[in-house]
Parts: sequence; structure tokens; C-alpha cells
Amino acid sequence: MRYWLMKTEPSTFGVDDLERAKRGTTSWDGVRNYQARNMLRDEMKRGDQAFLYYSSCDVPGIVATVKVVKEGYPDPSAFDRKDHHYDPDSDPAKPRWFMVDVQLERRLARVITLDELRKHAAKELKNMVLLRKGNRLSITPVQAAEWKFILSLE
DNA sequence: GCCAACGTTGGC
DNA sequence: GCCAACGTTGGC
Repeated sequence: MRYWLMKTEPSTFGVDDLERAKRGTTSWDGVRNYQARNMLRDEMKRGDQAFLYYSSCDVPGIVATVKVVKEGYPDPSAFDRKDHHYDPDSDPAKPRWFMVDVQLERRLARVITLDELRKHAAKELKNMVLLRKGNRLSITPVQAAEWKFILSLE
């Protein structure tokens, strides 16, 4: 089993939305980056866990954990002309973009902020992909030891 | 294949 | 709103 971190902007989709969703489950659609696509399509497996991370907001940080309940399958929003993430170059017969379904596991007792994560960037979290300079990937792998350590901060 | 121009992300 | 650090596009 592996661990991940998935970014979302709370103004677009937050943990409240996930909580309200049927069975606390949502399709993680709209990812349009090849590296992230490869992880969605090939690497994320049913039962994997992920941190839900808020970006582009007042207090960036981890707010919840989710688990993968459905493995990579074609993202239909790529074929929807009216969708913001529509990709005219993606052929339905040979889909370019993929998504997984995730289910809310639990909201953390408190937000573990980016600021706080950075305080451990020299030691426990020195290899954490999220903290690497210039990182913009919306999905990043998390090591088991990092997962455990971060939850211990909670 | 190179690389300049452009677009996006995301912290600040 | 600024801007660093990307990724993508397209002319050559």
C-alpha cells in the first residue's frame, strides 16, 4: 500500500464538499499534467491513502485523509466541450486524462500547515516531494515514514 | 532537437 | 498582485 498527497483549492473543492458527497466519495477529475496523470493511471491503487492538501488559500496545509476506492479510469471531463478542463485533443477512443475515485477517511483534528511541515524539512521530512523547491505537482507520493510522522504531529 | 514565448501554479 | 519555477507550444 502506498501513500499520496493530493492538492485542492478549498474555494473550488474542499473537505466540506467531500463530506456532503454521496458516500463521501468523489472523482478526482480535471488533472491535466502528464506526471500526475501517470500516477493516477498507473500507480494509485485501491486502498492507498492520501492527504487532502489545501493550496492557494490563506493557510495552506493538510486537512484530511482520503483513500482510493476506484483505480485509474478515463476522465470524462476531458470530452465535455463545456467543461473548464475540456481537451479537444483527447480522443475518447484513446483517452489522454485519467482520474481515480477517493473517499473521505477522516478530517484531521487540526490543519497541519505547510508552515509547520517546513519546520521539519531539515530532518524527518527532508525528502518530502511537496516541500521541494518549485514543486507544483497536484499529486505527489508520500513515504510511509513521512505519513506516520505527519500524523504524529496532529 | 532547440529554445523563446507563453501559460499555469501556488506561496507570499 | 507579484514572481519564481516550472510545463507546453510551435517556429525553425
